[in-house]
Amino acid sequence: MAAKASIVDVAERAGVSVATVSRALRNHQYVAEATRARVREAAAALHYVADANASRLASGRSNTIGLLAPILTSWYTSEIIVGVEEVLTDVGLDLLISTRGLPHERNEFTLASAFRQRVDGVILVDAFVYESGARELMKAATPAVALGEKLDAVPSLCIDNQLGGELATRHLLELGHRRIGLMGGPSARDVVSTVPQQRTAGYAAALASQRIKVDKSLLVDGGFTIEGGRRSARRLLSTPHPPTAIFCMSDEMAFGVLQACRELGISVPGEFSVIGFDDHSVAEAVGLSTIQQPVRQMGNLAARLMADVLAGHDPVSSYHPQAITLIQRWSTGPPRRS
Amino acid sequence: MAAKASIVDVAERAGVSVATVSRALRNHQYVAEATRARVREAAAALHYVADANASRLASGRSNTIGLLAPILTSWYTSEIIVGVEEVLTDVGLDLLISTRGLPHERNEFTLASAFRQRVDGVILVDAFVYESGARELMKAATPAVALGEKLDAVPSLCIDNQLGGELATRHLLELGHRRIGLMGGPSARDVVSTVPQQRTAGYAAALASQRIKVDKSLLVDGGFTIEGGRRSARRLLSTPHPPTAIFCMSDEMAFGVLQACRELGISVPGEFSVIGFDDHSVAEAVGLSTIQQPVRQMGNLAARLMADVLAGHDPVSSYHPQAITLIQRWSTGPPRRS
DNA sequence: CGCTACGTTGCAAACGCTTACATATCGACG
DNA sequence: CGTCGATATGTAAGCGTTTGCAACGTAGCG
Repeated sequence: MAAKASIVDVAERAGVSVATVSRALRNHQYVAEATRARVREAAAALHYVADANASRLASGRSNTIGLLAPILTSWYTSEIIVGVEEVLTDVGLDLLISTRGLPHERNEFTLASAFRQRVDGVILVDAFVYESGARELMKAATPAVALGEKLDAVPSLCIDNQLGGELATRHLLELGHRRIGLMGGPSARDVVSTVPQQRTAGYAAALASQRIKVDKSLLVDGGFTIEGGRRSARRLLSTPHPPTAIFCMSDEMAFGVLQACRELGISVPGEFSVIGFDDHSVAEAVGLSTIQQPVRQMGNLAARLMADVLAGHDPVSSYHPQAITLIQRWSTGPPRRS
Repeated sequence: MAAKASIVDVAERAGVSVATVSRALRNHQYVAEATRARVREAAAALHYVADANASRLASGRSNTIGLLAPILTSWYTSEIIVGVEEVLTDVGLDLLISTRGLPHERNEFTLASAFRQRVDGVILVDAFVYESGARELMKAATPAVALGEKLDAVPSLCIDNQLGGELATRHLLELGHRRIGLMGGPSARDVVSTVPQQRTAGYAAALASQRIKVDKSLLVDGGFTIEGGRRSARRLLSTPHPPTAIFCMSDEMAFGVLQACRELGISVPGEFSVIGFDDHSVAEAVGLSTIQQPVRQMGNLAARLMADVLAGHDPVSSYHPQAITLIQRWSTGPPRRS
């Protein structure tokens, strides 16, 4: 077996120069078919695989794309990663994941430096925190795609969050609810996002269409976690005049709300309705009504977009709105007639 | 601003040779403190960050560790990735994730080639499929750690699966159940694992302690997915003589079972008890009793182990059993007296 | 005062590949 | 037939680090 074969070995075995080997293996033009075949054969025989680092150094291209996310533990982020990985694997690119570069962890410069020279492109998840970092990337001419939040500087992949808020709230209104809670809050890790604002705007708009005023006491913070949702729900539900339904900006918070209801002995949807956002993989199993957004596909798309850009195709367009759908399950129903 | 500074620029600015810069920045010994300070300063001023590829090529070390998993979409895998990332970020290593190298996708050689020369170590998740691949890695002297399954060839991090099966089953027995189903099956993507076998052994052992014989008709396959669990449960529950409880080898399948029960109008735990395995993040919210295994920590540990090995410390030991705990929630209770 | 030993630096050779440029071959065309 | 264009291959100059080895003080020692 011996040591790993290098390009020189292959060249020798095939009886050509290393340059030809390099070209043949990478499907360059101007290589005779016969030669290419011979090279391939030699490479296979030697179990030759080009050293990624050497080729990166020489070519300046890394064949790796970076993924920056504020937090990894949410279903949303995991799902995106999976989506991205799926297509990256197909096109032969590597994925480098990082949570570094967040402003509150180090200074923003880190964003660029974390990935400096190691990635050909960057996918920014919930990229809001990176607006300035994104500009920086642009200056460095590093292709980037934003996912979840719309950035001015880069092609963005996201949904119409206001519409989402509206759909969910309208669904509750149509069921007859009039006193509807809203659970959102700052994202995990204290990042400031415009997404909650947009969904809130949708919520407000829906209420307005029924001439209902927003009651600030019904707006609570669930921190976008299960436990946060549970806690806030317990508080809200033990209020003197609680809502009859709630719209949670993430399914995870909705799960927490459901848990709280069970703990408090409140039946869902009999006494209280809950609708989430995302269509988490467990949502169906627990019967949670929700606003579905195609997270996995968004990951796919982002990756495909990057791959295209790297392959030299022009960025198709800079804004890619994604479809969302209301999914009604068991957690929402008409309010109890009082 | 301008182009990225190279080590030469730093050397010039600090008035030393590039060799010294390299050494100073990597905290080598034999660099005068004064010099080191000067170099650091120069580097900072120029926003210098060593080119990862160049240094990899020159040093032969990549500062990257690879993670190989059969499937990315399960909660289990995601959680491991998060756990691994957490510590890798701290120690400054990169993570490269891959699902390539599975025997059924390409030949096994791919395992090594996928990561060839690009990673300093590999973490094998549910590594059973890689037994031969693992040997190969060993031969290549690539440090590896197995997670989930015990491999002979490499340090392994796993739980006592038989014990897990026993705990779960015994819990059901103690509640009074006598006719207990078991849901497992091949892992996703048709890989063959010994884990289900071990848990099954535990299940059988627990039953045996009560002189109950294993009824093969109660052993079903849920494919380790929610939907698979749901389908199998529907089938099993509409059987003439269904069990009064079931032990699912993953929480995800248990969620599916819970869903099936809701759909069929079977109350849990009143008419049917369900216990899962993992302690999925949503398990608490839905009140699922389960066997908790510290997945995240296992990820942490695996990463720490790798980091240690790479830093030259000897592999502590080759087998690291992890603690598991029975967590009783709402989904299990005594059988309905008949 | 000459040596040795050690801490500190610089020199220059890899590392394994990519690619601009030069060279060679071969038909076709005027 | 000579020339040109297109195709095919080789030559060699990098790419930005790391690191073995040599060189250079400087201080301690006999």
